[in-house]
Amino acid sequence: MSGSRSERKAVTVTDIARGSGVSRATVSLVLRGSPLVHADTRAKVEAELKRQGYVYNRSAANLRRRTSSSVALVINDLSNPFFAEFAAGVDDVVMAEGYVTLLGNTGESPEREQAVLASLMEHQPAGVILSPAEHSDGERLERVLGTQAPVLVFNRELPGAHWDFLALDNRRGARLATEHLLELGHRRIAFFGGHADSSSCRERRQGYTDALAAAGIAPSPEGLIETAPTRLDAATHSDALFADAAVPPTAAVCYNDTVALGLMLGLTAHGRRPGHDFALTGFDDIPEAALAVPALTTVAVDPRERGRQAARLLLQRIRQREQPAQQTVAPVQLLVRASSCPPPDRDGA
Amino acid sequence: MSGSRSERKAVTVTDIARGSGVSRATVSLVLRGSPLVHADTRAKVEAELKRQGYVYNRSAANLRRRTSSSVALVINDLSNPFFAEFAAGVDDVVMAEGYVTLLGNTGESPEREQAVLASLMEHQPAGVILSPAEHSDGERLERVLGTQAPVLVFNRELPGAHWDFLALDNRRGARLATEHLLELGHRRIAFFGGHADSSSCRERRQGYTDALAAAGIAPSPEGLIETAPTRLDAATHSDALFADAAVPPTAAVCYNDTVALGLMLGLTAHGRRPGHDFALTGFDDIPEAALAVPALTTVAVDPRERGRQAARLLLQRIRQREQPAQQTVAPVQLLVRASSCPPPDRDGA
DNA sequence: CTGAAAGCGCTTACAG
DNA sequence: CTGAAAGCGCTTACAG
Repeated sequence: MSGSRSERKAVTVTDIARGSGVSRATVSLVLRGSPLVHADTRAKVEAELKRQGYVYNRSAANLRRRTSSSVALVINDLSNPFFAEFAAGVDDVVMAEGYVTLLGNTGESPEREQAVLASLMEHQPAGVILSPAEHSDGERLERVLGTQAPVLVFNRELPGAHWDFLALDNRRGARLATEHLLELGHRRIAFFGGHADSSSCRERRQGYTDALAAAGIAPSPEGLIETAPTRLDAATHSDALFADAAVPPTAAVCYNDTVALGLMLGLTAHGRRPGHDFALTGFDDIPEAALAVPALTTVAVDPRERGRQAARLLLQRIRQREQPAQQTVAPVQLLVRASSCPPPDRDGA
Repeated sequence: MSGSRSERKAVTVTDIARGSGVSRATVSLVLRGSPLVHADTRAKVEAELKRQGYVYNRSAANLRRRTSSSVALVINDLSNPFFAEFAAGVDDVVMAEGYVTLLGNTGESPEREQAVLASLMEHQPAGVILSPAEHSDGERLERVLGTQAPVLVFNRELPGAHWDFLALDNRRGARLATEHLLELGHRRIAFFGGHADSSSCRERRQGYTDALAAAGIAPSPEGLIETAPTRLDAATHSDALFADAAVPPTAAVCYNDTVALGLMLGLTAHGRRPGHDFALTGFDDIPEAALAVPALTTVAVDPRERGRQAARLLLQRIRQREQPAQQTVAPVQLLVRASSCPPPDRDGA
């Protein structure tokens, strides 16, 4: 449990009322900037406020008014720069709108997620932004989240949940990347990395398949290579691309930037030069993408702006309830850089 | 401002009392796990709690008990992985101890810092963990922070402040790195990167100078090269190391990993091979350090563990006030990897 | 072991 | 324009 007692008693509206010779009600009106109070009275009270170093107790006000001035933000992995940026974006607008962010990090554990949410809900947030852990249980989430506060889910769809959802346009992003490689002349293009059981991976693979199909190319099963979404695992699996020596791919659409950077390392270690002998694209536009050598062609999703967008959507929902839940798709943008080169010989065969 | 009204009225202890035929006091005792209530009564009440989907209103309890169950965490740059890890560590133990984290990100702006703290303090945190923005004004911080909640400052010392302070052992870390290069046989070692007006840079330079002095080497002014603490700026300034062609250094202690990775890029672009022709070390052990080619020798500071440590120190201070403020120095550890090679020829001259 | 009453710091009709 | 009174959801002596 928790609970810490503070010793020096805080100064309250009662102290200010006494000190400036008015009633507590008048002090309250001054605090809330009401036009009802006389300028002289206001000045007197404000001087006393400053003199005693008054600090507003917003929790007490929230209790009385039956309002809330906090937003709960529950993140699956704060140590991932993508989600850290997202959190920064959320905090930006939450703070700007006069709310405060209650943070919870779940570290991809559904159990921690449950515990964190239970704890946060006791603080009566006005709304919840949830970037779910992998394998979250939608049923249990509904139970712990209740119906008091509106919820916005980010990034990972929750099966069966009826909350607002902000999604990245994974399918479109992967399609753009694949089309770009096709335009450069590539014909044998792999999809590299990620776990097929993650919805974002499935969606990106779908976009990749869409683009190939539109170009009249049948994707080969060997062209789909699974890895953990980490640099190390991607580096380790890079040779899987060339397992079938007869028709090796000349390019790869990678699940994300981390995987793409790992693949670059793996290629280099095997004497291949990414951006010269082999073309590849990433997804996310993490800061390192632009600084890699060669710089990584990727799909930008602007996580900080996604955070701002999520917070705006939630605050809007807080203000007007009872709308049907919405699915919002965030824009993506292809950034062409040096890692996506043309194929070695023009026919790519 | 803020404030959002919730429509469906929440279920309260009164509802539970009515529903289970006991008084509100008894419900409260059940909620707080008191041994005073009879097992049958407890069971009856708990069933009703579950039936009505009661959620505890901790704000109301805190108001009545004059306690707090939140900790304010104010971070200078959440998009920096180092601080994101730190935040994750703080949240870990804060949550485990039954508190909740109130997050504020200042983006290195002292003005935002001031506003963020003012807003957070209105929510009556039990304590504050502050990683100050550059050029924070200690006086103004004292005013907005007040004396109600204990404060722990992380990473950047605040001139004149009398709060607890958790510091990285910058001086020792840089000394270890420099000694390591000396042992490899280097004699002309530069200190590369960082701004001399930042206290962490000054401390690291001091450790570097200490080690050189102990080896009987006078550091040359040309061996101190300033850059912004970014990869790009470091890459751009890499040729400054070789400006004095007569006695170029054979190694560099870098301000941090980001700068070291930038320097590697710059060296490579100029035909030098880090880890073969030139030795270098970083500071921080960010995730990329181990994955760089060559892997980067660096000083590990374990930001997540620092976050846990900061939270533990603060909670301890919350429990017992009126101790004199303490300065705690976090351990550092040298991790030797491939980037620190011996000098090209053994005398290094 | 249980209940009636007071109170945490604030706000809000309601009188004046 | 200002004040007295009630109440937000909880807890805590104090009786019984």
